[in-house]
Amino acid sequence: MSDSSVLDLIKLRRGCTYCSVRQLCLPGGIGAEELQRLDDIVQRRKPIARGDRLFRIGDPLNAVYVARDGAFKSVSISEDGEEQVLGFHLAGELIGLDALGSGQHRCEGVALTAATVCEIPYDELSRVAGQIPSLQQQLFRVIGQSVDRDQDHLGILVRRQANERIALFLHSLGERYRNVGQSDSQFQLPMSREDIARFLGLALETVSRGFTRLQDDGVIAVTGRRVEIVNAAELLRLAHGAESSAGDGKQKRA
Amino acid sequence: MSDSSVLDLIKLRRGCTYCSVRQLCLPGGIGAEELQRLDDIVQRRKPIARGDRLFRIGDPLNAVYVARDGAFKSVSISEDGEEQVLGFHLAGELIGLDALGSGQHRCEGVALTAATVCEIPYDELSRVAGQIPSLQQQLFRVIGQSVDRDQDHLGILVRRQANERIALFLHSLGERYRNVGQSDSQFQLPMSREDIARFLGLALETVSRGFTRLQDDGVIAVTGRRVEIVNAAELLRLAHGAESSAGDGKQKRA
DNA sequence: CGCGAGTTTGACGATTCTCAATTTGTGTGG
DNA sequence: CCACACAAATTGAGAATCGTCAAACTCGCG
Repeated sequence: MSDSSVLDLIKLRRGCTYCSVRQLCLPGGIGAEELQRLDDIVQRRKPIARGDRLFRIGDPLNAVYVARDGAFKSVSISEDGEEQVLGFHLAGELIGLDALGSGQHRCEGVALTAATVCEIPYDELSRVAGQIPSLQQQLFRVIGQSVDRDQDHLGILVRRQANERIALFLHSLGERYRNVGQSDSQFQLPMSREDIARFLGLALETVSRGFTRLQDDGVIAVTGRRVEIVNAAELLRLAHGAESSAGDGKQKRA
Repeated sequence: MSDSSVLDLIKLRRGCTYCSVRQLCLPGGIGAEELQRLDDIVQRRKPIARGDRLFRIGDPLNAVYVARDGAFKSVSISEDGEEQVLGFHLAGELIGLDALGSGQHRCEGVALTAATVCEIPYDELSRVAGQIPSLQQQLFRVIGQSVDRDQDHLGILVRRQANERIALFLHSLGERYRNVGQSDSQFQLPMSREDIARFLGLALETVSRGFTRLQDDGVIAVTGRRVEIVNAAELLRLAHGAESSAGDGKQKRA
């Protein structure tokens, strides 16, 4: 193998073309030629330390970010100083779209783990999107998917029973891990119980108790932040309002 | 006044240029020339009867809609058949953006009152937006504002106390009416108590009791769907976790 | 004027929040 | 590598809120 081919390979590996989250990200469904133009404006692979913020409330919309690996949360601070978790972001998901409406960020983008992100300057993205219809399409689609996740979140919050919310949360988290190519039945939670509580609109003790209950019923196995979904079907059933009677197959009436 | 000038006037009045919700809608901040191109693809002033649906779950994304007057709700149906209200839409607000992510509608757009809407075919909108940068910008902005409203909704749902949610709901509804040029302190609710309950994640009786309580405390005056906000400052205070002690000026500690 | 949907009100019980103590886990430094 | 300290998570007990069931009432519409 010659020196130049090695260099080519390295160059390629660094770009969107060889990115593992490509299908989920903006390049999805875009031709090779257009991909190059997008590639040119992307700041690739910025390393982020746990706890770092990509942006803060009030910051102007300079860029949107894509998580390559690691996990993030979007939090807003309510008038009484309480943190409220608006969403979690896994690999391939856009972060920072909350500033699209007003031009200023309404929440903070916080890294839950060490992570790497791609940074895409918004001005250039919007300019290039105007020139490449397929990119514009894809951009609308990705934004729409982010709206979908918000609506799923709403769907969780209107369920009134705490156990339903928790079951639904774990189930959808599993689905999202599956989407990024990881196991949907065994994963490490990147967020604390408190983060989960502020995401679900519950007290953190209630979340903890919910986990314990699900474990006692043999639906999941938890040790700290390590979660295994033992019985996915039952988990989904509980998420939709079936009462959990420790293993009996009680059906919820239609 | 000659015949032709009357016709011109009528023609103009029918288009975006003279629309009362123009500033809130897509034409906001767009030049006269570009406005004409947008105007050409807009199906104007379709009358909608109360209870009619602009689209249903599963429908392909054909068009987005703008309410000119009247009010709409977006509802999704959960697996157990329960309606859940994802949002309310007043004049100037886009309806149907929920299909951006998947190309299919995830919820139903239902008219709460008799209304008129403008229908904008999505294909053409996205094509024209690619050609007019200022329209593309505005489209991103309008979509972003819709995301903002979803996040405000989340902000309501994470507040655990029912009275906080109700106070916040009434307050933000007032703000939205002010935005469309109506009174922010006196308005008619276009939605039922049940709709509000399904929007806030509460039982309808709890909503009713909340209204009564706010009225007893002199914060609002309600008769059926007619609402008057008597003490907006107190309403906002209650929305952020202050206990309501029937009129005393008890301060919540910082 | 009467019917019915929509709304209000009441009583009771279940869920979950709050406060508090204990245990487990994580990371740091000797 | 182990011990220690601090943060995170679990567990318990009591109290308040809110959901459920049920009945009365009112407003709008035919």
